[in-house]
Amino acid sequence: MELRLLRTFATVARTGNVSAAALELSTSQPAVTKQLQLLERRVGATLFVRGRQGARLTSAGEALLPDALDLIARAEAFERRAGSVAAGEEGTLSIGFGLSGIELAPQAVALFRSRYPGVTVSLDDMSSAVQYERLLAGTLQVGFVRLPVPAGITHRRLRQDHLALALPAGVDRPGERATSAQVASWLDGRPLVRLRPERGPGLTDQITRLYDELRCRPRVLQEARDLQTVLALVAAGVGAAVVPATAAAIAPGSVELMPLRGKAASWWIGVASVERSVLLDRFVAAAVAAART
Amino acid sequence: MELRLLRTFATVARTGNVSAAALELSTSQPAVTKQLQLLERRVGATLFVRGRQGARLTSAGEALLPDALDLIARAEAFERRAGSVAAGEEGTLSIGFGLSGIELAPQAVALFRSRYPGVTVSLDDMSSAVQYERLLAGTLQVGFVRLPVPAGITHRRLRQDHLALALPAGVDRPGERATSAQVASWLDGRPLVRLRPERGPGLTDQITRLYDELRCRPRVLQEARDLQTVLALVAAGVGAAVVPATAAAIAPGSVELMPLRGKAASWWIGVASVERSVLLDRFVAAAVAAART
DNA sequence: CAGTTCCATAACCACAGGATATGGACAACC
DNA sequence: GGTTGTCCATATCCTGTGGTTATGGAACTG
Repeated sequence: MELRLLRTFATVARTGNVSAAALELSTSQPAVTKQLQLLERRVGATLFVRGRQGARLTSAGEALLPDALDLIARAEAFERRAGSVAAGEEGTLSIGFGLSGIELAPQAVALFRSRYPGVTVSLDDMSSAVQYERLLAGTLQVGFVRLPVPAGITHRRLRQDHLALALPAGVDRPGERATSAQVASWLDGRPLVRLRPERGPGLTDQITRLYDELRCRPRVLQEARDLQTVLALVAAGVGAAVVPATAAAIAPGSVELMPLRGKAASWWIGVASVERSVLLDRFVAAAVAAART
Repeated sequence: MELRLLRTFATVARTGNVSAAALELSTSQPAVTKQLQLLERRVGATLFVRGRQGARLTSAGEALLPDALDLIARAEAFERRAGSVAAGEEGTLSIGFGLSGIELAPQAVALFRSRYPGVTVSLDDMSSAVQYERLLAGTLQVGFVRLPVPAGITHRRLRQDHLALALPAGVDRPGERATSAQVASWLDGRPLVRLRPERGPGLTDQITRLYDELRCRPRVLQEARDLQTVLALVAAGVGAAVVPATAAAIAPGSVELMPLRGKAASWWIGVASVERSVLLDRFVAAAVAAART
């Protein structure tokens, strides 16, 4: 049942006149006649009595007209909805973030939601590796990740992050202006709390690369699965830890963060995505704006 | 927004696979691809991420799929409904009847309603002239009328009706086996109650023709607008009346009907219609069946 | 009776949309 | 690492739907 037929059905019913309907539908009168005949064959019943006074609904036509109007209205509603989904005023966006997004993601989401309240946003904490997987599988639209990203994923740089040494307040430490060599010797063999490595390349590799660069080898005293726990252990005096500087956002007050220098100590955080849509572009824009503050 | 596009959208979404959807829709894979591309252009958003693992919904696709499914389901419901309207299992039938149908119409409607309970029947009392008018205008599907019918109206004969003399019980009257001449002389100049003539040719003309045939001229004492009133006046002893024999169905017990003879004294009652539909054919069949009892 | 106003039919034509064949990307498997 | 299979996209061709103009027939109108 093509909607085109129903539209001409409705128009003819309203005008009560094939020619007038043709005019209104900006087509020719024979076209309308043919469409009506086709619809009547499809339906299996005569819908109009044609005569000199125009076209009048039969009882079958009378019975079907309301349903036809309803269907047309719903089709139009669908088109409107499709339009607003395409325009990014409606829809859903599922966003992932890991350690890298721990500070930025909530800010970006808050900004985005204030701009586009019609969009349903779901924000989920997951590792970078899982984000990549789900981005490529299409079950995740956006991720906050450490750059670079694997092939097939596009990204936009947001801000730089640095590794920092997390220490309990009032504990022996390298001086504020300590050289890399001094920091390295301080770290070497020192008992540390570290994040448990995830599947795939992650933050722990980044940290390992820094150790390699500094040529030091701290001793892992304890592992924890999330950054909050690591920081809590640091606060409890279990040991020091090397963490992203953005962790300051969630660090207890008694933990102090001391930036580390070195090539491997700094990297870019970005928003990553695979699909392209207005909604997504807008979220990226919101993330960029949030990163600037 | 053609429903065809939505159907392939739904199928691809369900199978997650363009080729499989093509198979299921019994079309070719490129056709499905083109339809998806067209739909995406119409909607203005990408609905699927295509890859080696098939086609997966984007968030926009996810957002629109339920609406599309709903629209498809409603279109199918419309087709089903159209089918049952065409099959005459559903719909409305508006039926007219005048004096001629006073006995038959209720019987026919009762039979029809018991056969097709899904059909809404409206039964309205109106003169033959009005029935013809409304039949031709399309606002009436069936009428119970005195034959013959005007051009443009088709009919089916149901049963014969006769004029009869309505008299109060126990009153001076022509004998049971009176000749036409005896009846004529009885009628001549006699005070009668008669039905008020309606616009157009009606029962009163039929009666006038009988008087002409019998060469008598009764005196009209009183007119009434409907047959019930005429019979009530007869019962009250106001006078005799010439009425259809079928009026027996609604005559008070104290009124006796005496059949009149003569060419003009008898005529056919039929069902008249203009449109053609299964519903209508079935009603006519029910009327014929009712007339046979 | 000519003119007008309806709708239906006829004949033609353009283009949408389907089919077949092919290409390109990637994964899996010898 | 080549080969093969499995995806989807593209190219080209062609059929059939659905549009157009022109014309016909019927009924009402002046």
